[in-house]
Amino acid sequence: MTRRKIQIKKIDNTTARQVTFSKRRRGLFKKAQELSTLCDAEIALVVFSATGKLFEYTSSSVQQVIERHGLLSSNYDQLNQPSLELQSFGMSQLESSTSAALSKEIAESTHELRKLMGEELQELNMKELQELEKLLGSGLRRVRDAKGEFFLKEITSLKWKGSQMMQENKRLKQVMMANRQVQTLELEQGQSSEPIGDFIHSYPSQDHDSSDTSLKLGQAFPNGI
Amino acid sequence: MTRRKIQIKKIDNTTARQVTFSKRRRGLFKKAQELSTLCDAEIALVVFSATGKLFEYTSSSVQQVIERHGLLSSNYDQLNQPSLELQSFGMSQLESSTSAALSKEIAESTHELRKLMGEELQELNMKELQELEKLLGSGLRRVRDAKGEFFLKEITSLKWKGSQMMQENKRLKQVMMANRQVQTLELEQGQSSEPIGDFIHSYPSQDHDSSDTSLKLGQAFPNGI
DNA sequence: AACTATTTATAAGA
DNA sequence: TTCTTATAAATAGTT
Repeated sequence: MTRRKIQIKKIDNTTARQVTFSKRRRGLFKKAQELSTLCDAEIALVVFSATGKLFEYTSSSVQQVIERHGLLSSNYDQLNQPSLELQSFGMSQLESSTSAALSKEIAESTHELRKLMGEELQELNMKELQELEKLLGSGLRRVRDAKGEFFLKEITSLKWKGSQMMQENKRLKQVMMANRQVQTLELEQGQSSEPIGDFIHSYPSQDHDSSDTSLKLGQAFPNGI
Repeated sequence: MTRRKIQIKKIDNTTARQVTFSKRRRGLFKKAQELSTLCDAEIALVVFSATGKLFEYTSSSVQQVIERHGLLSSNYDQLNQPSLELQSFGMSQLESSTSAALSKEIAESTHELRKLMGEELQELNMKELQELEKLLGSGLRRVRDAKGEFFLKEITSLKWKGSQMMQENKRLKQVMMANRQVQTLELEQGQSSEPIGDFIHSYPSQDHDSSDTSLKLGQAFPNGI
């Protein structure tokens, strides 16, 4: 970039590379600091040399950042609060309490994750990186699993309710078929009967007591089906 | 630093400050990338604008480290794979592609989270703890939101399917009632008829084509109902 | 570490 | 926001 323009690729010569690292690192940190000052930005810059040496720059205090962005607290609150969608989806008393339990579980997982993060972050060196990664991974997985479990329970419940409806449907059809047999028999005997073809689709939907198509299982199946 | 030399202090004019932020941020990231490439250094750079917007750069080697330890990869895979339960639960073609899109979304969120983690994990000191919390928080929230959205779509789909079944049920019952009226009439006319009481529960469940109670809507409603 | 010829970054203006 | 351009700043090669 000066006596000659250079290609941006790894510098082969070790000495030259180290010199360049030193020069450019200083330049980079200076730029970071200037940007932070000029534009009131929060900057975190960490550089590891090829030999593992650490250089870092952080623009400002932690408290300001946390307060400004109100980070995990809102996250925490959100996890504690079952979503409105789920709350309004006709849950039985039992299911609601299950949700509460799961929310608590998730909150605890989150809390644990935060604790793990806090603990481990105090150590901070290359050797502990893997350990920290592991902890964060399992912490994340826990939160994810709890949340996923929550939804899966919903889905399982819906599947079961659906299967119950399917069975009732099937039974209804059987009854219908049985009746049709009777009527057909009667018809053969000369009795008049309302014709039944593709009975499922030949009858228009006529909902007199419900105008929307959303499923309200809680009221449709007060007994928990 | 050019048409005129400037003082390194907060720029008062908001517009000028934003322009400078934009320009210098790009320059800083470019320098970081060059240093990383030229000198084989690992670099993590995180910049928050005064308005809280996040900009980040992580040298690829950091991500390689993360990947090498297979940390989030399992997480990644799990998120990418719609659960078997969901896959087998009779999704229509349309729903499947929706799932694919959501999986992709989730994968991207996960990738972003991984990048954020990679960056922050290099920092490791008390001052950066809050920054990391913040990043993890938003990363988590993103993954969680995507995952939640995925499940919510499942649930919505199930609700709709359920409502369709409810309606069919209702229609069947109406037909039944109509038939019963006919038969009652016939009965009044002296015709014998199979008695129908609580027809839903008085007929035992007799599934001849399915021995388990799991719901298989795909085959039950091939048309997507 | 210092020097300096050049390249690069960028402040101001359009 | 993007471009232009004059000038400041950074820096590659050299000492």
